[in-house]
Amino acid sequence: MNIRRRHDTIARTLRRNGTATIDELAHEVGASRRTVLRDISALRYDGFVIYSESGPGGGLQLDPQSIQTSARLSVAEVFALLISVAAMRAAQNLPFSDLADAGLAKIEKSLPSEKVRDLRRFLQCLHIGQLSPKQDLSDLGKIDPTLLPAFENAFLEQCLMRFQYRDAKGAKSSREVEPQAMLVLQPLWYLVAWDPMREGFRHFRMDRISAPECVTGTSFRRRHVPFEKDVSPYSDTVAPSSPNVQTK
Amino acid sequence: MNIRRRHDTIARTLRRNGTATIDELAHEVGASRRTVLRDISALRYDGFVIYSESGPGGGLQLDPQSIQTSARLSVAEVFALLISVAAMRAAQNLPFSDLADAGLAKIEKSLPSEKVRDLRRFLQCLHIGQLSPKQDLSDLGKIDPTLLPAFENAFLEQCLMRFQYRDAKGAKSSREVEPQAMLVLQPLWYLVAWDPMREGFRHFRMDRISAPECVTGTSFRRRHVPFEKDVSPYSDTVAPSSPNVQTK
DNA sequence: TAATTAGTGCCAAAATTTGTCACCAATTAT
DNA sequence: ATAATTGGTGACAAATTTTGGCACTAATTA
Repeated sequence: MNIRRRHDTIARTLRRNGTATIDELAHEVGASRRTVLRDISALRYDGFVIYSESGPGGGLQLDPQSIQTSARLSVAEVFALLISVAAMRAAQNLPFSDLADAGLAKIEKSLPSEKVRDLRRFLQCLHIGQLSPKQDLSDLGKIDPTLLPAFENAFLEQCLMRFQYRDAKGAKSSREVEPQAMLVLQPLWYLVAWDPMREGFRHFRMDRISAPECVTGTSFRRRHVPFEKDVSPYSDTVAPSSPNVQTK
Repeated sequence: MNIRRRHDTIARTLRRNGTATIDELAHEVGASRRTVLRDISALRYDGFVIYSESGPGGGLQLDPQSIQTSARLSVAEVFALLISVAAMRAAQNLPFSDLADAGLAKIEKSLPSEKVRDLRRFLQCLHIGQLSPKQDLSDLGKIDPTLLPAFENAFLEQCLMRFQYRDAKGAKSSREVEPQAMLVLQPLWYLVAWDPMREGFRHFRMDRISAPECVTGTSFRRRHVPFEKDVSPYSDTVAPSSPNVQTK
């Protein structure tokens, strides 16, 4: 039996049985007592909390709260989770945010540092505000799932982004813009971009964007987005409390 | 050098340099060409997308989108993330929910099946509704971070839960109740429980609960919570569309 | 055609993991 | 007090896995 499978089997058996002796585990996984002891040591090192008691009636016991996942998430999935929690936190009182934060912090730790930098820069362009009650929500659609990776890439590479846009009147147009920020006016999400053709900022409702793609070989400079910004994506990131409110 | 560290180093070098030949990587990690080739094969098996080109000027290239995390989250952290995304999804139009779902599905996959069962059962007791505009929010406080594990444990073990409660008038009392569900009326979160002393359901605002603990050795039966239930925690779980609306 | 680079199969050498054994510490039952 | 049971450690040889070297193929560029 593989060493990894053995670890998994031992953890599973401990979970199922509640308590088990080393000899029982050794028989279960088909290995020697010594090897199981080494495995237990490795599991403890990996963060599993395993209590032990000597003597007759003793044995090992696994703290069920210490069970850990080992999922491997892609960067885009991590971004999506982060955005969810960040937006939720900003918009309302999210309970258990400490736990969610701890999880996200662990995820962050396991990412390469340059990806963490990207990620924080990306979240800093997330603006959250209040939706005007006059807004028409009748044609609210679903957001293209390829939009996030495309925007992420264009934003970080600082290259232009091209997509098809359907405006409020249903008119379609092809756009090529500089993606600068995301705006959340729940339940609406907007892409805030500088349109070089029209020489001005434009808001694009994300559910009206289709066929997004990055225009390789282009580049643009970051612009100051005319928005109130008071959202800190992480609780451990101290947001500057200075009122940098601006209106264009 | 350790095999894991070698894999990490190779992935990091590929990210940093954009492109690299096998001989370069072999020199970087201090291993032979053959070993690096085996490592590349293992990385590909693990989900890293690595392109290769033969001939002069060729080499290996890593798709940055395929970079993966390897964070190990505790069950409580996964719960917190799930609740965030589920509540967010239910309350409004959450973009990129497909990606967040994919991430959560992966996390779920890596958990033992009995934990997944627990988790789904737990999320099924999450009710989301609309807050009455009359509600006083002036004393909105922070929710005790130990509440989630305590509730989770009490709910799954079906044992009583004891805590201190501070009601709207500031009066404090000690409670011992059967936890049945969670109710979200954003930004307020409620614990819905059957109070055996008072013989009826009671709502406890979570930010007014302190010192929660499970009463071991007790047990209770699950009761039908008098709530409208139309929230599906997962997109891939088909919610029964039958109108099981009930009012006590 | 020559040079360069990815990729595979094979086998012995190197390294790591495993099992055995002796032994210690703690706890329970007699 | 003593025996029995159970967790835990160190040392060393045996078993297993990983690694390196080699020969070779396939693709691409100059």
